[in-house]
Amino acid sequence: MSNGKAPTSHDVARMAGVSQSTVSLVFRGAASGRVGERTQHAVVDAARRLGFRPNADARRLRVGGPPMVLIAVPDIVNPFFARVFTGARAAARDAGFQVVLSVQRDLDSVAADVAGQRIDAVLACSLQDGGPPLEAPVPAVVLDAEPPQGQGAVRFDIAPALTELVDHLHRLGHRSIAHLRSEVRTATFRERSEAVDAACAQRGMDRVQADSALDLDRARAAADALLPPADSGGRPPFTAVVCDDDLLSVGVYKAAQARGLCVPRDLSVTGIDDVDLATAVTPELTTVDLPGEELGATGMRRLIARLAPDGGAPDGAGACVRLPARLVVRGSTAPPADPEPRR
Amino acid sequence: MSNGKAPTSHDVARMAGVSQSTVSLVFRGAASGRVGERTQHAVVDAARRLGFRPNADARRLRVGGPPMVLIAVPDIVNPFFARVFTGARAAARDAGFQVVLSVQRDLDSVAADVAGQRIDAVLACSLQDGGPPLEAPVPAVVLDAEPPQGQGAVRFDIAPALTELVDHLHRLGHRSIAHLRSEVRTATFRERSEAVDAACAQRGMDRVQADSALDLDRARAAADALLPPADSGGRPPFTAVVCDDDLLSVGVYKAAQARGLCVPRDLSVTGIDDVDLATAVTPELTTVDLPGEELGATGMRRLIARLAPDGGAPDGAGACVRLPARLVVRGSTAPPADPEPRR
DNA sequence: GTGAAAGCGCTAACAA
DNA sequence: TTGTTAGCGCTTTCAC
Repeated sequence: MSNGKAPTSHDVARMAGVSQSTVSLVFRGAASGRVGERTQHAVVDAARRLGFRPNADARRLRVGGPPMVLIAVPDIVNPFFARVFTGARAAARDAGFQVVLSVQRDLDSVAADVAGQRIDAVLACSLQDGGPPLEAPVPAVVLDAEPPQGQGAVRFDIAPALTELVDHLHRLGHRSIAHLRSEVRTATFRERSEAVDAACAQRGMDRVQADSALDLDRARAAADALLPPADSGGRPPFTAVVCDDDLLSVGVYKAAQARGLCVPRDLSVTGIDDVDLATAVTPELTTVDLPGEELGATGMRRLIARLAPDGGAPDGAGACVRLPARLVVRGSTAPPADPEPRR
Repeated sequence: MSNGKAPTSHDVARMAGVSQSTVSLVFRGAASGRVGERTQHAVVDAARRLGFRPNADARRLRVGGPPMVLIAVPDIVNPFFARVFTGARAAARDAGFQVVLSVQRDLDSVAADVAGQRIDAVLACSLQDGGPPLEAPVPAVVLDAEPPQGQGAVRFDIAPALTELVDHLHRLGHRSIAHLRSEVRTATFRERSEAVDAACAQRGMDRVQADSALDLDRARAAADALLPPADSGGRPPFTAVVCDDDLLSVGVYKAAQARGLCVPRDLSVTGIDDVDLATAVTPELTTVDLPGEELGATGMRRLIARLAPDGGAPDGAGACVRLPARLVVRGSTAPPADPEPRR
């Protein structure tokens, strides 16, 4: 049927008995008033019969087209990253930029993912660690991560909120807590760890740690290991669990429930993120709101500003902006049932 | 600083004192053994000083590059669509295809979203309704929707699972149920409605309906309207609520809770999707598992088969495949406390 | 109203 | 080891 090659505007022109430039005119919609009715019909008809589709690459080589920015996130099923993407995409669209998404944990895969694509800038969220995103000299902004050498970064100012969180627990009477952490040790999680540690130390609170993957089942398993065995009937050596992520908190809920421990009466639990899950569970989760859309949008706007003819560079383009995180107190925290002041 | 135009390989060649093709050699990595050490350095150096980046459009015009398929979903924050995307992307990658994502509800926006991009095929999920995706003659497969004129479609075979679900409730003793539906009336939701109605009718069960947006707060509001006022202390005229989506079920949980109604003792609740939320809540949700990744992957494979030189077309390319949906019984369904057999 | 011709920036023979 | 040359398919003046 076909000889293997896609039909070009030349083929259409030949078939319609017109010149190639006429075909071009018709297909860009610039034909009205310049190309006769009959001719247009002939062209359209020939194109349909040939199955002609204008070659987008050739067109873009000629006219350019809007700049493209790559958004890289480690996991699009995670609602947090989905929100970051959504915010970033909206900001890009407002500025007339096109967006391409890459879902990869490491930068090499990102590079492979977009091989041969035109990429004018990169917005990378929560990358595994440091390193300039792509070795190519493309302007980049990283989100929720250490700013790599002179590139811009946007992150959350999470320490104050965590301090506030620990303080909230302290005021309720908690003196000994567990910190269920993400096992992936990116910059943001190291920061959370430090903030919790510092706040606990400052208030003379005990603190144990455990790590888990950000996954419901594994969080549940980690919490199981942290709490005393179900049949022992024993109380845990802490009265509250601070979790690095809402998902982890739900794992703690599950494990507590299995032991007949009641949240928040027997155990206070907190999360970080404030995704849908946080208000879906009972009791609703006390958590730290991390505005993902805003993170994405702010990062994208900075990136775009940097791309602009000028104006972006002067004021610290490599600087690091911090977005406020906000403590949201809900029902999962309460005074400990047995306020034995340890130590 | 710059004269406004991006530097080309010619500029680099001139600066390095070599020919343009040498620059090309160096930048495609084909230089080893063909270009001298010194020359390579000169080229790389000049390129860096000029800020040269190879023009991806020109390159692709020349060499082609892998085909691109557009994946369109209405909402990437919704974990279900995120899973569909993930499955589709994996299948595409396996076949060496590149993927571009568009998050839009209607097809015109999708078209605008990818304007000027090279798109060789389209995979559209849960589109608002019918109509061929993009008027351009691009091969397309739709997911979870009515197959538009001779295009392929992949959807769930949801009716049997819903029948089973209603039967499950009937066997528990429920005779009167509420159906909380999605207010968006796409093909899949019409289908769910019909399946529930048919199953109820067949078993002589009463059934009331209410509609809601797929959103936690609005679901809660819809459920509030469905249940008797909180202060009336009255029992609802139904003993179970069948929801079109897990999110809606959580709304019902919340509304029930606010009235002191206990799930499942006072009210059985079911969902559809089986997202994380379903096992996060207490009691865990009886729901119908819709394997999103598989939907995406299957659709993508069909699309790719169609794109192949041949082989795809012969066996019903326009046919509609159905993926099995599976009832998952968990703790949110139980015999009604007060099994007064109405009617 | 339509056609001829000159590129866009790059790759890939082929020559030297 | 390097340079020359001929396009990829399209847009876009500028003639006719």
